[in-house]
Amino acid sequence: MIDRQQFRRDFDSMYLGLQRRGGEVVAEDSPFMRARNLDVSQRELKAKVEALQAERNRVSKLIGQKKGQGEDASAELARMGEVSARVKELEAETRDAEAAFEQALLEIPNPLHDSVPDGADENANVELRRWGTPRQDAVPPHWDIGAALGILDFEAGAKLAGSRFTVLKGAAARLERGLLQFMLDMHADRHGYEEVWTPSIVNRKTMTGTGQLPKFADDLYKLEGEDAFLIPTAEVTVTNLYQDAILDAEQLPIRHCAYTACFRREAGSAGRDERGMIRQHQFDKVELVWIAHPDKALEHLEALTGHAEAILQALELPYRVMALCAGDIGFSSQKTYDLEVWLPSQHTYREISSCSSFGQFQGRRAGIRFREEPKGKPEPAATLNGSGLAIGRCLIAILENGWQPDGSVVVPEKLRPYVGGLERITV
RNA sequence: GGAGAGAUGGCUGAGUGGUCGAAAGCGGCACCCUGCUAAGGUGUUAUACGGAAUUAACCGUAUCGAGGGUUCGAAUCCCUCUCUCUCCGCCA
Repeated sequence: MIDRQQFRRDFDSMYLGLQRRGGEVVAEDSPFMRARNLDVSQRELKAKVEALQAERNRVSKLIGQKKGQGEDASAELARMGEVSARVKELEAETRDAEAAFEQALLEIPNPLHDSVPDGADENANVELRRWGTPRQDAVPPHWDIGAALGILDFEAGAKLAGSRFTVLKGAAARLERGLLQFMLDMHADRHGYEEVWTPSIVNRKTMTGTGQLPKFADDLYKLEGEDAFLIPTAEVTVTNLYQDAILDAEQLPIRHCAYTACFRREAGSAGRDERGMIRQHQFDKVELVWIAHPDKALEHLEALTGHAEAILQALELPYRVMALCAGDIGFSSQKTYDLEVWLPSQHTYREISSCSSFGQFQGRRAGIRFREEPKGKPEPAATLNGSGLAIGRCLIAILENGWQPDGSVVVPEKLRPYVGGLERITV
């Protein structure tokens, strides 16, 4: 959520920060522009109702005193009957006005950080660096490799659940498990994250705290008959661990790593990556989450990205780091780096991790606050998160990058202890 | 799923219609006292929103699980929901 004070005092600069995301964000009928009017009417109503409430409180207290002393209070009682009725009306109006304002605020995206490059879509993303040497020979797509080895079963996934589900068998299943173990160990033991394990189902408040709701309900699986949802990423649960908390500055930064299954409806991506297991409705991911001091957020983003990169390097997978441009950055993020791994079959880099700083945007929504001084006023904490990494896509990358002309797949050395010493996957 | 009990400030816990944002204790903070430590004394101690002020730190409103209702007035009464605990059933 945007900063209300800044929204009022500094509307123009916020306008500019949002406009970079695209004209529709600040269009006449956008939540941003609507919020400006709603804020005024909301505050006017509030001033009115509060004055009346003050009156009511004052006289009610007087009535109590008079009655206590056996005096007559019928004049006050008669007058308060009217005031009270008026208060009730106004309270209802104010409630609606506040709710409308809140609702609009919740649909305004995070103003971008100045360092985010301009651009309308992913084509304008800026490559920052590359690591490793991409193989240039012809490599079959992972679905052919997996099918030939008998370890990826797309028919079984479709039979059990539908499209965009895959059943992993033998070495692939083992690799999936080994990978998430490997990643968690690295982040917990080497990078100093505290591991957590969380629910996969959350309530509406939690989903709103990190920004998935109210705007992106279509992307979520909702449980029938309950106001509950399947998480699309561990970001939701791990960040919201600190929902409505007031932390001490010394506690920051808090850093967690977590494995969870992730569930996404992929409502807007029909036809994209239909084959194979690049885009699944259910996938495993290890996530890194920071709760941090706002002044340090951008600095931390570099460290966080480095931790995700360390996994790819350990697995010897060539990748590049992209700075997402203004038009391609997610709703809640102020700045995002994507890690893209080399997929030789497609002869291109594909996203395998997304690392973002959210500034105080989520902290404000979710009530994640901290005190600079022991007695100071609480202020919203910054949050960051990044995939470290998406397991399924990592598995794909290993299959393709480790593929040998004889059909076998060489397992990255550092991963072998996690898959029972397996060095090479063969038929 | 059935039966019962409960949800109050950082914590424990009092409060069944009026002066209650809320006793008391603990903890925290500040100061005092003590040669040091321990003990002791005094004061202070929530959050959000709106307004005023910036050498100031003030005023108003709301908040006692959430939402609604009764009432001039609700932590206190009524309704709905959520969560927690105990017992029974079921279950990995």
